[in-house]
Amino acid sequence: MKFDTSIVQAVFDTPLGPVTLAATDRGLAGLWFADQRHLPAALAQPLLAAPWPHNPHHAVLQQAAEQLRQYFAGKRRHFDLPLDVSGGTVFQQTVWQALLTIEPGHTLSYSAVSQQIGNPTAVRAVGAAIGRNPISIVVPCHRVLGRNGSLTGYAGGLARKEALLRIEGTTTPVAGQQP
Amino acid sequence: MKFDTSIVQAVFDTPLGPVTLAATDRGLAGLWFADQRHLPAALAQPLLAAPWPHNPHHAVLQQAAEQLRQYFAGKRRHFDLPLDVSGGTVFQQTVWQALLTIEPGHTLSYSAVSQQIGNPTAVRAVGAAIGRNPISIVVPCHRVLGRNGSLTGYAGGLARKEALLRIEGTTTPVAGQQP
DNA sequence: AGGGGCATGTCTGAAAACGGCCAGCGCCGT
DNA sequence: ACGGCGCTGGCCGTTTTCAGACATGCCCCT
Repeated sequence: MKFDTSIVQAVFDTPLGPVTLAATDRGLAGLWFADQRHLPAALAQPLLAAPWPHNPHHAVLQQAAEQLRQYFAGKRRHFDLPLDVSGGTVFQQTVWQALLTIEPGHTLSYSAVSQQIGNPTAVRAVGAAIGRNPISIVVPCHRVLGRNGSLTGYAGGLARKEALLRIEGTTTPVAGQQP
Repeated sequence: MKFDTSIVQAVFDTPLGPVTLAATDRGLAGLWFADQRHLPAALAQPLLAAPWPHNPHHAVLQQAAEQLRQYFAGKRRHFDLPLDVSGGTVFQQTVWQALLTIEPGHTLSYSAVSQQIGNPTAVRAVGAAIGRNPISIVVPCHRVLGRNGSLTGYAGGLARKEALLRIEGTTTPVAGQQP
């Protein structure tokens, strides 16, 4: 007997293809490419084309869209939005929080993230959790590379991952992690 | 990413023991005995004692309570309430809908219900579905007996099932089904 | 160098078990 | 003969369980 509260969605065009944005009353809750893997099921559910105007979450979606526009234009590096990551398990939320600390232009390895969350042996689980990141781009899961600098994987496709890194001016996508 | 909308609950005393009522903004969603089996998990969750007064669903709960009072006093046979059976599977909802067509004082067999929903061989599945009825009494799952008139089962206990039938003046609890 | 094993949390798909049943038989006592 | 009783087997949606698969990387071994 679960009911989705009002989840408002909208599609936004980017140079990397159209993305769907979803917001709850607590903030931006989702951002995904139409063809990506692991769509957050509960979010993707109410795809019944919520109308843009006249709804309480209009604000967050519009903010997000505007900031995305600036981001892809190279005029913004940090996002400033209320986020709602209440979905997912505790472990996943911990991982996603850790991703938010990675600055644009920098990258981290999966193992580094594991250590940062205090669970150094759960490297593989971290990878799985990152793959389920519901808010692409804003929660920068694309800034996590393999220990050897390989792109390894991305729900939206490796091409997009590389493109995002390039946009952020990540100089050494093959060796950009700290000691 | 599921959010429970406001589910309001309240406990109400009946001659058969206290029952918990739950309502959403769409209507009465649950009615169960404290010690019954198969409590609707998602409903039982917010048991955090919602205060009676000052809440938007007050109306439905109060209506339900009043009608229950009348029912147990023998002054009411039909319930007139908005119901929210959005929980459960399609099959279950179909079965529950069928139960609403059984008049007080009458009974049906499990196989008769199966036929009524157009799935005559799913007798056993019907039994399982009836057992998960989230709104006891109002959705009259107690009016379904075995083909031979035996009580067979009841989530709240057979004693309560028999008591309910007696209240409704069911004359032949051992042979009250139509041809 | 290069290959194989292992740790870790979550998700997914398949398979099995489980019921608020009922009809068909055989067995028994009238 | 006849009726009641109990066992057996098939029916079907849901729930539970379980075995693998991952957006990795270290260690140990050849």
